[in-house]
Amino acid sequence: MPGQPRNSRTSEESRNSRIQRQVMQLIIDRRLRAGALLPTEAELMEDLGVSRNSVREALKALQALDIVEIRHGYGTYVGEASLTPLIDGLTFRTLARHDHDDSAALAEILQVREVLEEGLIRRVAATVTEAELDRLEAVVSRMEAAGRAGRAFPDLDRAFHELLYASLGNDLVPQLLAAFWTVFRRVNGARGRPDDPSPELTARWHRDIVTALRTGDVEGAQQAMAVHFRGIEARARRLG
Amino acid sequence: MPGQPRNSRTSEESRNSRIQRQVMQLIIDRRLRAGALLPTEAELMEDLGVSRNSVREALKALQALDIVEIRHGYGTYVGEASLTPLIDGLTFRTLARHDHDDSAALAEILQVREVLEEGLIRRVAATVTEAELDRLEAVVSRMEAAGRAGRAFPDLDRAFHELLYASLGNDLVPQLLAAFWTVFRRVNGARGRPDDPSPELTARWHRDIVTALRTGDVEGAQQAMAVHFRGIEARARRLG
DNA sequence: TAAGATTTGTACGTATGTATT
DNA sequence: CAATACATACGTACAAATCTT
Repeated sequence: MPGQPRNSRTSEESRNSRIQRQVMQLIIDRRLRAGALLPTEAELMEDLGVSRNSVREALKALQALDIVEIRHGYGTYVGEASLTPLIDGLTFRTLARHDHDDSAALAEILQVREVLEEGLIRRVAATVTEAELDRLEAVVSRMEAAGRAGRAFPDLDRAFHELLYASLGNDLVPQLLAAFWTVFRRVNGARGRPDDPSPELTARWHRDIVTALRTGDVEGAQQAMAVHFRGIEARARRLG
Repeated sequence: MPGQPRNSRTSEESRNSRIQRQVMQLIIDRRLRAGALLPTEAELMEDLGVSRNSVREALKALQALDIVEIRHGYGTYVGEASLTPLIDGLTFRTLARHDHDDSAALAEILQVREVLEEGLIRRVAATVTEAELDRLEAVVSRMEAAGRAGRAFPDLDRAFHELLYASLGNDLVPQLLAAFWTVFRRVNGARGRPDDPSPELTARWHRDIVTALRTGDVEGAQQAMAVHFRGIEARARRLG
């Protein structure tokens, strides 16, 4: 039986991590933007003095972090450094929770979303423009149409929350919320749970949010957002 | 000059991604916990019918996501699926922002932390126990001692915020906050900025938070947290 | 202490698939 | 269509690290 893994090797960095760092540093030093072409594997081999395998393994690791993007037969590009790794990691660890069922993990994600959105909506209420409210209202109208037809509207839901926080000028916020939203949806999908049991109710929650924002009612907007999340939580508990 | 990258290949999944999925599925199916030993590379080669290089590249990608952990000469283990990839990705993309200076990116991260902590502290106020408050107070006392000596105390700061949200029973929250905290610190470190120009002031902010929690003052606790973040933002602006 | 077995790390060669010119 | 450039995949050999005996 193998013993506990040791925590040796604090002195020296592994070669693979070193190559990863060097490639990242290369991107930073050369001021390459997302989409820019990176040196070929052969050039990296030569520049870094390592074999093709080592280069490829490092690039694969960076690809998993969305720091580079590899295109077969074309080349390696600087990636978007999106939150894709967060989505993959959270999805995996939720699905791999064997000790408890996954509803606890989903509740954790939902609580983070809830705190974020209830806090952010107050700031949105102060900065949102009429034009943005019009766009939000258009999305809600489409939600209501889908709801009357009994159809779920995950894409509209996602678009609403993304549009809602666009006025903050904080690019991280919509990406982070979208990541949590995607994990929530993927896990539920993998578990074969239904998408949205009551689309009309969901549409009304969003309508109430826009209405409160339109009248400049900060408290009301936060309250409407809270109601929205209470509803999602109630559904999750029912399915749990 | 190469044109825009195409978005072909939606039909078939790349071999490497397939192997990654298969390894993740293997962990889920066999109900392996973090720390459990995975099949050796040779076994995976055989089971999945691919070469060693392909197995290794897939494992390297999963290692970057902290889904597996590879130990030279020992074996491959199931990883913690921590938020390390988020830290790496956010740090990289902040340092790689060439269009704007990084202060804008740091302000975005700070805003997320701020909204989260100001919302969460209200829930903490309702659930925190006397024993937890005692531990928090002990940390603050050490902060004040360090502050009087003019020393910065990043570890105590981190421990405080981690301890603060332990009572929520939401494991994701402290991990997420720690991730943002680490990115913030790493980027500032890479830019050669000072750690904490006024430790005594920082200690006082934390003292005020505990004091408000002790008296059960929800509004006061949120207010104290807000003051804390206003202070951090003011410092960041001064350095910007 | 030392030798051997197991496992991962690195390197090289070759063939194939894919996109550009 | 042909030629070129590049990434992808496989196989093999050996080095390095770790555990067992």
